[in-house]
Formats: sequence, C-alpha cells, structure tokens
Amino acid sequence: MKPKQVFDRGSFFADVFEVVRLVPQGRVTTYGAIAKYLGTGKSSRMVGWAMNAAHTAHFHVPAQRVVNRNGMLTGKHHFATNTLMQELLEKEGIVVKNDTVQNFKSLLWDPSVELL
DNA sequence: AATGTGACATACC
DNA sequence: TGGTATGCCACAT
Repeated sequence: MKPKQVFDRGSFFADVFEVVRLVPQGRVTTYGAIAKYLGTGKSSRMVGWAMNAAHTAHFHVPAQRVVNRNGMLTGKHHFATNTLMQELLEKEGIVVKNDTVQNFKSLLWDPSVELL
C-alpha cells in the first residue's frame, strides 16, 4: 500500500524532506544518516519510505542524493526511468558507476555531522 | 488496536 | 558473492 498525501507539516516525512532538501548539490547522504539525525536512529527504513512519499510531494525533493550506506543507488527503480537517478547525480558532478557513487565516502553529507 | 508495509542495516548461512 | 532472516519504526487501512 502506498500513502497518498503524507507530507503534513510536523510529520516524520516532512522532516525527511527538509533534510534531503538541505543536501548540497554534488553531495550525497544516506538513509541511516538521515534517520540518525532525525533521532529515530534505527528507523532508516522509514527514510526510504518517506522518499516514496516524496514522489507525491508538491515540491522538489532531490531523492537522487539519498543512497544506501554503500553509496549504491538502490532507489533508482523508483524514478521515472532506470537511468534518471544516475543522470541527475552526474549532472551535479557526482561520478556514478555500476549504480554506485564513486568516491562516496568523501561526498557523503551527514546531517548529524554537517548540521551539528 | 492490530496488521501490513518498506528506496535500510546487519547478521548469518 | 549472494540469498535469507530479523530488528527496526512511522504511517495507512
């Protein structure tokens, strides 16, 4: 089942969107990092789910900057096309090879660190 | 209130 | 190297 309008202000989803929008261009973050920053810690799955809801949001959410802990574009299948996510990232100067962000560790933007 | 779900993370086989 | 299992938690029905 999929949520319809899940971006009410004050909700967990809204917080996720806000953090994702704060990710600088050319940088990436992880589900776990966002979850940790939001304090929910272990609910990294919810972040991914929020991204799913982001698809229905009325504002742009750079979901392509959110990858799993390996820098892998696990969510690419949720974009319009299989290559869209990678193209968006490369457009920002991020090198993506084999569905994985190259130099991922140095490109990582951890909100719990950067926004601290 | 109970159940199902998920774009994760980790552990185990 | 890769599949399966489990923990985890917010949200929809």
